[in-house]
Amino acid sequence: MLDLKLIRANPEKVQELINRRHGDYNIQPIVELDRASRELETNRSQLSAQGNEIGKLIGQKIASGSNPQGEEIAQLKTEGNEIKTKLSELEPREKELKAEIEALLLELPNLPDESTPIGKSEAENIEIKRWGDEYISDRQNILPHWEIGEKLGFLDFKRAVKVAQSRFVNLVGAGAALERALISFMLDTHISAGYAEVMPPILVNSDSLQGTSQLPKFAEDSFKCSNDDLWLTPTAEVPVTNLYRDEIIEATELPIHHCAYTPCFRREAGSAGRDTRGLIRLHQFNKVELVKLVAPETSEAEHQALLENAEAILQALKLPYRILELCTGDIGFGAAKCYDLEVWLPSAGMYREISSCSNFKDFQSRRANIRFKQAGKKGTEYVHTLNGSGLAVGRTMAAILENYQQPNSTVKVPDVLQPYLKREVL
RNA sequence: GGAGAGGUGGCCGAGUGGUCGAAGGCGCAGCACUGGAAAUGCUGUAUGGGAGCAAUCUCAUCGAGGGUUCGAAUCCCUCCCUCUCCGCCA
Repeated sequence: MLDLKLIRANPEKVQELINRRHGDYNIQPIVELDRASRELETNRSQLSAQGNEIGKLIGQKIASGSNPQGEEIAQLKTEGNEIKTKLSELEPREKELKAEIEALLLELPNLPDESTPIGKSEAENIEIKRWGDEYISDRQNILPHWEIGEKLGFLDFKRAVKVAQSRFVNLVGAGAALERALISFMLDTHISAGYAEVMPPILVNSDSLQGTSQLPKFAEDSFKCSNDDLWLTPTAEVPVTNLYRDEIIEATELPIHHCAYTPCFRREAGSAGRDTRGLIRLHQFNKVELVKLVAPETSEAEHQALLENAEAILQALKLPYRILELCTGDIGFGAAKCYDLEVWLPSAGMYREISSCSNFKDFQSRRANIRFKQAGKKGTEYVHTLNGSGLAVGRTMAAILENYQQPNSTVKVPDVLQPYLKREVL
């Protein structure tokens, strides 16, 4: 959520930054509603003050011996009632205005960081790094991961569809073990880098989804439980960031670094027909997520470090990848700045997204009301939140099944996973 | 799911209609005392909104939302959560 005071103080600048994004956003209605609501609030609070004054006076009079049923008190009560009548008109209007402003603010995306390259669409993202070219196989006829996976008996799409729907998979035998090994390897690596592991609820309530900005705009992207105010989490970002919702953290507790493995659930509304085969776009997938809550002045450096922590997994697995710096036309709703990691998929001859590392600055913390306090300093400040996949496990499995494929249609186990899987070839 | 008891500031805890944003204690900060410290004493110590250049003034907040009242932490209603007992259960 954007800072209303910032919008008020600098509407042109805010509008200019928001215009850099894809989509049409207009802050003018907010500016006007805000003006009206402040005027109303000033009037209302003056009236309330009068009412409080009368209430106090009645109390004092009765305490000092006035007859509660007497003329004088009755007169004051009448005055009190008059004020109450006026208030009963102003109060609902003020509430309504504030709710309207809130609703509009919740629909507004974050301002892109000044350093985010300006561009209209993903075509204008900037590749800033390429790693592992030497690991790109020159072999022809590499089977797509779903074919090698089914051939080796690791991936069972058919039965998963029977049990659930299309876009689900059942992992079998070494397939399940590989998934588990990847999760453990990723977590162990991040824990060594100083992240504290959490295993949060994966059903989350609406407040949590609003806190990290999946709601209200993106309701159709998540699965909702019909009898409860609970949703299947689309990413661990939601439960982990919201762990701290409505809290005031001691400055000395920052930075907070968490890693978490969770399944993730997405309805993939609007992507019908895309990536229908394989592990790339499922309704349920596993992901290890990195989440940070940090002091504002450190968030840029923390973002770079987060990106490196995600890269470290790809590097350890010797999977070729590139980094894109997303342009203003492609960054997510809540992000001010974002890097995507894309892994090389030989069967497709292209890089596919495997991690997205975003700095939300105070956008989520404002929504989720996550603040920190410096001892001895007055007031509180919003933390900055960041997160990134480290990594999407299913897509990592896909990359391994392809990049580590051998001519005899077996798959070599990456060195770092061998201790987990206790074998060299799948 | 049933029965009962509760939810008050960073923490503990008092407060059942009137000057309560809230006693007292702990914690924390500053000052005094000390060679230094402990102990002690004094002072201060919530968050958010609005008005104002500012000092400051003001509104809201005692789990959440409604209601009664001139006035609600206190009374009424709904919901959420915690604890105890029973039931069910991986």
